[in-house]
Amino acid sequence: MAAEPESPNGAARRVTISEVAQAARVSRATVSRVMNGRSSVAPELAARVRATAASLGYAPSPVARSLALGRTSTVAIIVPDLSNPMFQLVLRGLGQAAAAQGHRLIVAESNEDPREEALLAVEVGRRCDGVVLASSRLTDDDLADLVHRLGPVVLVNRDLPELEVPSLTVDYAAGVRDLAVHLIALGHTRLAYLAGPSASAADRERLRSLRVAARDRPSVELTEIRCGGTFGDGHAAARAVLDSGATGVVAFNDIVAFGAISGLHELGVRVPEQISVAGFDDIPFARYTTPPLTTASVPQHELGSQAWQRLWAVLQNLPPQHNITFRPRLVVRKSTAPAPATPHPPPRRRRRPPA
Amino acid sequence: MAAEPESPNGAARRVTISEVAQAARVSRATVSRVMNGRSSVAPELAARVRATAASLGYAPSPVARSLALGRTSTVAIIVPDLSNPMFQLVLRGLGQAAAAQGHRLIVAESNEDPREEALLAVEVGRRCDGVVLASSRLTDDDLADLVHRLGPVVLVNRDLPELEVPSLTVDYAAGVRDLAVHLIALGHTRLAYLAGPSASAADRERLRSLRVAARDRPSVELTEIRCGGTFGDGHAAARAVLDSGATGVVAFNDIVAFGAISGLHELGVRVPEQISVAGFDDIPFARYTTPPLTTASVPQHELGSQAWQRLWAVLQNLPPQHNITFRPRLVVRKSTAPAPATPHPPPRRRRRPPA
DNA sequence: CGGTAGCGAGAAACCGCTTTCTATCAAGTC
DNA sequence: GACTTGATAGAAAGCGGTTTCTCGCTACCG
Repeated sequence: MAAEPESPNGAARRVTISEVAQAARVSRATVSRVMNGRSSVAPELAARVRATAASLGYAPSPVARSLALGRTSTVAIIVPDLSNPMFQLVLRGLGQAAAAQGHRLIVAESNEDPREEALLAVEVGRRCDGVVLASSRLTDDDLADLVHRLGPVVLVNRDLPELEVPSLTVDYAAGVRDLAVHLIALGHTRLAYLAGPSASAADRERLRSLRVAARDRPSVELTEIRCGGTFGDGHAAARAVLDSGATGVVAFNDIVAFGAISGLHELGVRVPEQISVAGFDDIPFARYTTPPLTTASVPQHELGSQAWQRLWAVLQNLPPQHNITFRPRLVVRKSTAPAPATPHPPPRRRRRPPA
Repeated sequence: MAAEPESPNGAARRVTISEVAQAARVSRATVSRVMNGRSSVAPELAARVRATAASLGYAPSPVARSLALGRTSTVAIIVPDLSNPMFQLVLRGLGQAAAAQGHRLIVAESNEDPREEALLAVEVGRRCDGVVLASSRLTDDDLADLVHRLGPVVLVNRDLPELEVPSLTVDYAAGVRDLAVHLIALGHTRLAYLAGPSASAADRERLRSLRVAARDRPSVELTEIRCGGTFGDGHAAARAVLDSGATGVVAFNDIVAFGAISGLHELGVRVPEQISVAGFDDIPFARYTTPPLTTASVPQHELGSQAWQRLWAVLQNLPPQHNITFRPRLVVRKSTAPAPATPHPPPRRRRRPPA
């Protein structure tokens, strides 16, 4: 029935509104009205238009509509690093929520590069109705600047109290404190922090909180280890952890924690018997690894869907919704355990990794 | 300098080409030519136009350009399940390759639903220059049908030999055979396969290959266990694995393998001492878990970047590039080991999970 | 029964950009 | 010096929709 004309090379030639109008012997305006469900068209006329549209296989061009309407039904998310499951989850939460309201999602990756992030945001922002900036690596000033040039924005994992920009944050300070307290309660006094990407605001917040926790407790000693945000970074940091003599490790995030555990394992160290390791985020994997990972759980999917709510509100000119700060939930699993009686292989003379 | 006009509410009013034309006292055509680097504009005029454009903070509207040019500089990828790191990697490979050539990426998730997949593809296809269908869950007929209505497409993890559709496939049969042979060489005679989503063509291919392998070797016995594609599915299948009496398990993919390992662990079974488990895909995690996972490695990132190459070729009307079938590489890690002398807890009388 | 309110549908303007077509002018040719 | 040629740049026609404006018509009202 709906035999739609097709050029021989297989590229389906698109039917335009004019052709439908002509075939149905009405004006383009009328076709448009019918397609958009405007009620001011006589029912039988509307039916006729719908019929011809169907028989021609017509569907309005999203691009043309975007131009005419001034909106694209598309939103974008910009993340520093797509390989982190954490971002994938917020991406997914955002995408699903947006899709439920007929919006498409553009995703762009800044590769941890602030300059690229800003360029990308502006470029992509022009194709979209709004953009979500996840864990922006920009400085506060640059970020404020960017937000000004941007159209509807919502911030995830970041905020800008000066400006009235919707933002969803996580109380990293509290989360990391919970982890530290947990480790200390288990008897660990020598703690190490595997620091994340240097441009990460969240990393600075975690570090600050950890320092405070350590300062308040004279018996605990905190070592900061430059690390990064990837598996490999965590893996490579294993040696440094060992050297530090720490028995309790807080990693920048779950990925780094897994990398560290794997690295420690290769060095012949057992987790959690000799060293306890905690992550951050609670990515889906964390439950299913051996040992399952102790971590501070962040509602990643909800971060995404709430970002959509915020964006949607500003797109609709609804009253801005209040910002939310999520309090991570301490999830104790098996990667942390009581500190060993004698602090594992002494920092200086450690054994070689097993063959 | 570039003081761009801004309405009080913060929404930056967009400068149009007409305003630039007016300010520079030239026609819109000239501005357009300058912005697109057409050489047929006198150098000093071009300079003047560029200067006014810059001072007004002008940038061409991507939407308007898309309409005028008939291309959007955007491609889409449709995946059944974004939570699978496998897809995330091809997504990333595609996105990076596309970005390198100034194209943006729309991602859409079909939630393993064939009907939704088709709808999504058509809808999204109209906003894009091309779409990548990853692991389509459509039947061959429906897929062929869809491809016809679609414009430039490339298939990943799927092919349609009848039609001339660029496609990137993985030799699942060979990969899974390698795994089976590996397990058999380790002395395992009772094998189990944890089957994936029923709509997955790849799953059928793996199963078929496994059956052949088993049929050719009278001593080996293959049990097929309905499972799925997620952590939870694998986790839930642990009991069934135990009941089957199998000592060697091939999982639909790495995720399922991890789920199964975790489930087995909770049932008090040690991997690989009592049961060996192999995955498929070699997601980044696989290297870093404890034990690291034996798996068939698929070049996921390359699948994505090659998909872009193919798409780019058809967008440029270049001669179609040949299709590629990737041969998975067997990666033996620690989750598989020689079969236990006495087949672990006997199938009937098994012990309860530990408290 | 004239005036007007209201509805339905077409004409035309517009969204912002690209590109063909055309006009102008200077340089080159015989 | 008339004619062709080539280079520039403007006018205008799209791209495929939406929406305002307008007009004809019916119905209602006093």
